[in-house]
Amino acid sequence: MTDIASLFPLLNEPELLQEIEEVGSMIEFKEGEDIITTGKYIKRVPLLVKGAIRVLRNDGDGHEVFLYFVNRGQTCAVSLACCVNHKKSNIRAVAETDCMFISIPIEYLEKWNKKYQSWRNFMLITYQSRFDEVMMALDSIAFLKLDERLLRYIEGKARVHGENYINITHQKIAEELNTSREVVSRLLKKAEEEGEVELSRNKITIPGMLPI
DNA sequence: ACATTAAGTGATT
DNA sequence: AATCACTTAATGT
Repeated sequence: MTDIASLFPLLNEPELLQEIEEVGSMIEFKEGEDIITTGKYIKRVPLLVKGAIRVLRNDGDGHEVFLYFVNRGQTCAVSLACCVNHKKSNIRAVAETDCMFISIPIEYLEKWNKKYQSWRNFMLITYQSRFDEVMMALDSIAFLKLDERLLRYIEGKARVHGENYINITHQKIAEELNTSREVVSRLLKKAEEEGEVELSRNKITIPGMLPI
């Protein structure tokens, strides 16, 4: 099994790690598969071991707006929140890359909360850092100009793929940012003239970014 | 060579 | 910034 301790350094109690090994099951998703869909009750918490997850929010008009990426060594706070409150999911999570996570049944959350100090701490830190990310996502939608939001999206996507480019169409980006394809094309063209990106069909490269 | 899909662009609101 | 209408470019068959 994967080395949980090194991926989740906050979980440092040997007993807890052993319990995770015992009750958690390793689950894999292929790129593009739905992990959580809107309206479903979430019955497991994902500790992401490999790959990345893309989290989208339904805007009510049937459009889905990109929120943020979850990277390995993280868990998704929104699913945590839904989980502990037994609420239906108001988000959709898609496998951004092939990914693998340890799935923890929800009944252990409370148990471990009482039992393990490091688990409490992990939950706290998770909530804190994810709350910050959601706030940033909100800020970027509410206050950032679209060109900055666009570049941020591309960079974030490139980062979770560990590359300095992404493979996507302008149309898909427009859908994720809830704008039109023409606007994306024009902003990208401008960004290209300023040397911030390089464009080709189905591909956007960020020259100033090193592959990890 | 042709059809299809992606991207670029001017004009209008 | 959104939409429309149209053009041009790239790619698949």
